[in-house]
Amino acid sequence: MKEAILKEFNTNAFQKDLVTWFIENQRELPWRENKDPYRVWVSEIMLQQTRVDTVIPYYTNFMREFPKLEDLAYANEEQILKAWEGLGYYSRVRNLQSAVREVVENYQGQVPETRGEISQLKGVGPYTAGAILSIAFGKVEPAVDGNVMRVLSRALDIEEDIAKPKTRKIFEDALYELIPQADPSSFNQGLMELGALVCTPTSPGCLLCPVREHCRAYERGKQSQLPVKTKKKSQKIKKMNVLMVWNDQSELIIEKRPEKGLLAGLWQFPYLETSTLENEVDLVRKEVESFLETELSSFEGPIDVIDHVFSHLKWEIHVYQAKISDQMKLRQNQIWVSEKDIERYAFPVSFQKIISNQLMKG
DNA sequence: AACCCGTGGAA
DNA sequence: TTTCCAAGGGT
Repeated sequence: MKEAILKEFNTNAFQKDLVTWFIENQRELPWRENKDPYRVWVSEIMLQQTRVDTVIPYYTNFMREFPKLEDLAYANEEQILKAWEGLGYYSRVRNLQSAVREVVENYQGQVPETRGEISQLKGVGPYTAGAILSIAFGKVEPAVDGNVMRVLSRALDIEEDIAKPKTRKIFEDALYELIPQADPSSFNQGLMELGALVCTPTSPGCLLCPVREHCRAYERGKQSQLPVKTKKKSQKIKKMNVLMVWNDQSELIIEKRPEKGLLAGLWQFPYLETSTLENEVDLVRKEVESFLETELSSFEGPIDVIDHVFSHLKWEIHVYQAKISDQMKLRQNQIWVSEKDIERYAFPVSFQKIISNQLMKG
């Protein structure tokens, strides 16, 4: 079946044209300064489902804070979450640190160079394994990401649904035949760079494409119909009343989210999930007093309304402000923080917005 | 296999 | 405004 896909495809010319184009047209990016496996690794984790422009400042900061693999291995959790704050998919940085620690312990600090070993590290899947192996070590290994599936679905006219997990293997199998022995790094990066800059999801720039003459979709005028990708289902909505609770010392309550699941380990203000009914301030106040098990000296809101959109979920956040005059007992995951110290903690973007709207007005 | 896990930018 | 999506992996 591999033979069928690549039959009458000019593999050698495709490789040469793509690699030549990449070498001459690649962007200057911070993770391309050298081939340090640790630097390549960090970049590949950050780039998972995340745009280059978004990653660049995070990567620069991360490398300044954790220049070497050991620096990350010995860092604490607050430090790594703060460095990742706002980048999303926070389990990535936990898994990365866990994996880096394993490399320190079991591989003398040297990133393993085989697919079998590197794939066992947390957070390193088939794509990331291939990317690190080819880019950092020059290994002849495929790295199939969304770009690669899009580019190859067009070049080879493959109509399999790229939203389905098993489809990735079709491209991987084809790539073992297609990838050049000479410069697998430039070839893999070239496929991705082409997908990012030319062979884009909508309105691909075929007239500028270095492999246009090899492209079956272009030849057949169907480049805009590929790749085939089914839609995913819509998100659920959760409404919540978020509480900014102040004491007499101008401190407010923040709490740490659970270590697993959504936004794991990040900090937030306490909140109540609400019904779809319209909220009446006095009603909310009673709920809050019951929830906090204390009397409030004042209560107002909503002082802010924010939507937090996830890939699979949406929060509709109403922010209320409360003041207490007596002592109150905190839950185990809660602490009092001053306005000044709050920036030491990592928050989801929605709470960053609340903080910036309410606390940094000056 | 299907679902969970963030965010911000573009169409 | 809504939808889609971007160098995916874990479960």
